Amino acid sequence: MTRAVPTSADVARLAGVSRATVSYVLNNTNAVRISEPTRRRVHEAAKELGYVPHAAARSLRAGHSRMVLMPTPAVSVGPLYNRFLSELQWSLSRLDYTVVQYGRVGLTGEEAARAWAELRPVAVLAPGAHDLGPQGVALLKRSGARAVITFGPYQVDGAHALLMDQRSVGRAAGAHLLARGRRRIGVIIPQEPGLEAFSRPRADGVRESAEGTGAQVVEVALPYDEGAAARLAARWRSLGLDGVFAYNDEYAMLLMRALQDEGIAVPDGTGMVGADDLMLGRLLRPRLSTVRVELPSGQELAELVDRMVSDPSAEPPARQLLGAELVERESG
Amino acid sequence: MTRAVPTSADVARLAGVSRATVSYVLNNTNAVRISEPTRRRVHEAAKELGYVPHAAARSLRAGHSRMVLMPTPAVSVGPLYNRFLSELQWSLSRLDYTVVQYGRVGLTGEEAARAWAELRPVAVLAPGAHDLGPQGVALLKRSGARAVITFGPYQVDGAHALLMDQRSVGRAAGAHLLARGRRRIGVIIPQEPGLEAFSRPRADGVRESAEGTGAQVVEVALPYDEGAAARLAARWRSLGLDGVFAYNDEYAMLLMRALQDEGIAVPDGTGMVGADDLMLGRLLRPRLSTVRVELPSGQELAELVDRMVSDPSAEPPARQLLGAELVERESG
DNA sequence: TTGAAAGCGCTACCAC
DNA sequence: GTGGTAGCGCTTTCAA
Repeated sequence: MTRAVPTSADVARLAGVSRATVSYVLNNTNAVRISEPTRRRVHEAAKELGYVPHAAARSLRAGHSRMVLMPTPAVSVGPLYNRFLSELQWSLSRLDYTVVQYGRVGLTGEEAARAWAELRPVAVLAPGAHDLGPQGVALLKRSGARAVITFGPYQVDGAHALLMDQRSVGRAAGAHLLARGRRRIGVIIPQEPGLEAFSRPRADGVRESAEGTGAQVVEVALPYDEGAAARLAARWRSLGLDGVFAYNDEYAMLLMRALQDEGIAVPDGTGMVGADDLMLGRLLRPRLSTVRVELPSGQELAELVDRMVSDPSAEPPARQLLGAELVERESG
Repeated sequence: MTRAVPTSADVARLAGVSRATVSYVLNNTNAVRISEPTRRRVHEAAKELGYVPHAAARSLRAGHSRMVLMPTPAVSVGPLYNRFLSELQWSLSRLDYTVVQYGRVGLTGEEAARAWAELRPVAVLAPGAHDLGPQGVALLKRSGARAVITFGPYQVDGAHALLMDQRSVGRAAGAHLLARGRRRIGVIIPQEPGLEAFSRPRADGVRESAEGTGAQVVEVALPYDEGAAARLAARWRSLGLDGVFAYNDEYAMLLMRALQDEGIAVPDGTGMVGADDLMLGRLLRPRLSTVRVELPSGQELAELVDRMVSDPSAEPPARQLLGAELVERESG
């Protein structure tokens, strides 16, 4: 029952050839010509045994792999990011890389770098939140990673940074509310763990946009929970806010509903802007004004990875890649 | 600059010991006692070189890995599934498995099985949608996978099935609408690719619940798009439906909004039930009745994997693991 | 056109 | 306590 896993030696034996020949045939090595009958015998033997090459052995011998590693996101970051991810994976597959999401959550810094380095990936793509640090990046590179790419608001020494600064999202929202004459602007700060990496810079962006305008920016904590939203709505008037940036469209919906239940009109009482341009924003009444975020295309990123792998010395300059564009609807 | 990747031999050389000793020290092998000074020297050398063990070499030597492989979901399946996933990953990490999501999308059947088998995972967890087939499962097992677990509505020969039959979701929704006196029930079928695996069985479940009641069940296609929803709403009265199961809460929101804009009252004109019990359902007005889906706990599943890995001969019986409970609110 | 054999990095057995 | 060494499965020279 528990037959041993077939190896190329088993295939060779069954086909009556050497292991070298098996390797030549199965990899279509064109440096070597193998006669047609031999090829067929090898293929048949492989099929009969259900032979599957051993990736680890292969890359051990080759001295490198084509594995691109990224950590599994700890929290669900939303449909936008998911689309980006699957586009990226698709593009990388087309370039013959194996994309692998490493699924131990909560690793950071050098600890994370070590765990990933054990797999000897040829490239690592990591959100800045993992906070690899220069040492983590160095560790990965010393372990053979030819490309270490971080996405996030800041540059990490040694890594190629795709600057995706969430502050631009907050700036766009803030600028819009100010232009509509709002003078005292609330910024929703979700209380869910793992979201600070997004919410802090978004809030900072709102503050930046208000600098020198005399307008005030007030942070308002809000857990993603109906009761909390109702309590916030109950004391809303006492906050004296005339505008609010709701972190994203989901929190915006939560808050809008609570305000409306409390009899506070949007946008007349309080102007509201969400972010991420989800479908649900369009379905709200009033329709939600939002900040549309544009991620870089997965294909572009895949090509960048490929270029860096082929020639790691070529360090292209970091670019700001997070587009943030306000979509005005009815809520503010 | 491009120093070679340090190996245990390098560490041995620097510490002035043999490679065997390095291995003993770094793995804390308790069969062998190593003197304290030696241990220190080895650790220091490893640290100085930035040594990271080579997972592939190790598992090649060991003859097995502790990698649990699952495919990356092709479409975002929703926050519920994400929570389940990260709980599962966390639990498996605690049991010292390395969870890896294999990210080439769109592989199915034996093709997928082969690709995964190359990594020689000790366990594979795959949604039934990948449709491994008995041969795929056999291939994986022959390549050393001690546990092959599928989630999905049906059993695959040779694999351990976690039956997660989406029909129960449809049945719960259908039964509820019928109990409320609805006689002609629409079932929304999303047009997004990749969702059929969920939407078909959910629709089947509604039909099952209507069997023998004389009530009618009508499938209604709906792409996730505002315009399409508006067009559907415009011809809604002509469909003569008095109840609708909206596939899930998001489609329910889309449809509810379109119906309301068309002047069709919910639940008076049409009773509506969603599924997945998302926050947004609670925020709708009328509040959305929904089917709460209960996935198995990630921890339980992790323990099942561990048991199967330790003793693959023990085949526990397949169980129905998808709880579906109706949450009645206001929409139907 | 095919085969023999070295060696990738690691661990575990057996000697000393 | 420590070291020598075989061998996991594979590819790739070099020789025949």
